[in-house]
Amino acid sequence: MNTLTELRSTAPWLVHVSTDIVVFGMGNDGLEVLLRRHPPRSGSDAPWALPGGYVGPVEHLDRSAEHTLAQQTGMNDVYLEQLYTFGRPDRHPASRVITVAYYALMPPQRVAEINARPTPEVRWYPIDQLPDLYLDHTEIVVLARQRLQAKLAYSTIAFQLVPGEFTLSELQRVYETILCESLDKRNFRKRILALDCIEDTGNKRREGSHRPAALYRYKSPGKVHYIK
Amino acid sequence: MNTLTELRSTAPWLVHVSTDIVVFGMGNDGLEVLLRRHPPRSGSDAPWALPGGYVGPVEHLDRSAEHTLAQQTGMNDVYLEQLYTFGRPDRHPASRVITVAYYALMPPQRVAEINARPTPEVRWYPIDQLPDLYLDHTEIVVLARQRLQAKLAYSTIAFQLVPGEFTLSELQRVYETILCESLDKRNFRKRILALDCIEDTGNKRREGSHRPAALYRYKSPGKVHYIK
DNA sequence: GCAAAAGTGTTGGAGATACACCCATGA
DNA sequence: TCATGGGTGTATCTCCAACACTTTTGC
Repeated sequence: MNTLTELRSTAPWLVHVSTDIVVFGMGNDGLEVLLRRHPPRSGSDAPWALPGGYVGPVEHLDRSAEHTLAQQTGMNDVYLEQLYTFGRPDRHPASRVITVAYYALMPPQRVAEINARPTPEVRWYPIDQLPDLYLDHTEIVVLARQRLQAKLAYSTIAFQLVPGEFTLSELQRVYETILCESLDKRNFRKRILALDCIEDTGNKRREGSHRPAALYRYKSPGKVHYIK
Repeated sequence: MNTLTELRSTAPWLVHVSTDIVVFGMGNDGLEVLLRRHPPRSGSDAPWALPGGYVGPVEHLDRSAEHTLAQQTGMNDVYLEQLYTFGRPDRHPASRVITVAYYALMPPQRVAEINARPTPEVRWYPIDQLPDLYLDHTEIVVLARQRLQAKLAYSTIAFQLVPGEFTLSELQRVYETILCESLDKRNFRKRILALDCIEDTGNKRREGSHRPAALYRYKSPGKVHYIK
């Protein structure tokens, strides 16, 4: 038994634990991720990072992620799910920091809200044009994106990226954007309606010089169901 | 901004981090989980717990889980995957301990090895007859079982629970045990062979008074592939 | 020869895919 | 009237599920 092993089993070592959140939203040109300037520096001197912060002394991990999001982006009640825990011993230069990564999904009105009151410290980036990120945050984004893609196939997660009332074309765009492939309109509509988890609101959305689109509502807002 | 939030964002609080591992193996009567007596007490005075321990100061999380397993069960090179991180602030009575849970899969010869040299501190339990477990370890087992079940459907994870040379009936029993349902023999064989990830070794296993079974080998031992 | 598990094909149905035209609107 | 996206149905194919009998061995 070597010294390291000995240490591990006998001494409950103390480490810092943070949560970092990959916030996804649908922008005009595709999937976007919310980034912030990482303190203590600020402005163009600070690296871009995922929203995140240290876990408080009596705070549940999930709450930590929620609070962090609320604090740094002003948003609460978003869909949030634990992703993976990153613990390379040298991932943080100064001290041992283990981070529990989450991902969050924001509907377009929230994306717009953040865009509406822009700050130099927080902004959306298209996922394929991310700047260099703090520490291993790029790795975290990559994993989150994979997870999102996978979940699309066997859950109703996509409804978290769409407004309360949405058109089927809008929803289809979410699928196409995340899967990076175009889908057949008729088959898509059949498949979604067969899930029996949305209903026609009777309302129409009129925009542009073409036929107005029927607006649907997701039957269980905030909840994600597993399919098949 | 309340005091708690303030604390979280400004003071990098120190916490203990442990890894706990749900080790699955195929026993004679179904799926089993490896448990140990939790120190500092021992013998029948100590609660049953998952194998686990504190993460060392410069230890990668994955390594911590590996080392812990090697130390407490004598096994290394088993299939190991991160499951979920549990962080209820009151999950540990004495101090704040966040645990990164893993699950591991051991082939039958290893299950037998452990059974062969029994200790009062470590033993296998059928998953449906677990004793009361330390802290929230029961919750961890439940989640691990769900994950295993789900992965069976879209990966080649089951091959980690079978010896290097195995019969198709043996493999089928793994699927049936984990899914809790019986499968059609012909359809099962067709499906597995269609994966094109096993090959006939040419060997046969003779046991009992019936036709010997062909032995197969998994083409990429130790690796798990995703299907479809 | 009998008990016990190994091994083997075919058919029908459900669900996915491919595909093209008309509709309602604003300009 | 034209450009734009909204909306609809059918034929085919692929994959999965259901199903029963023969083979090889030990006793």
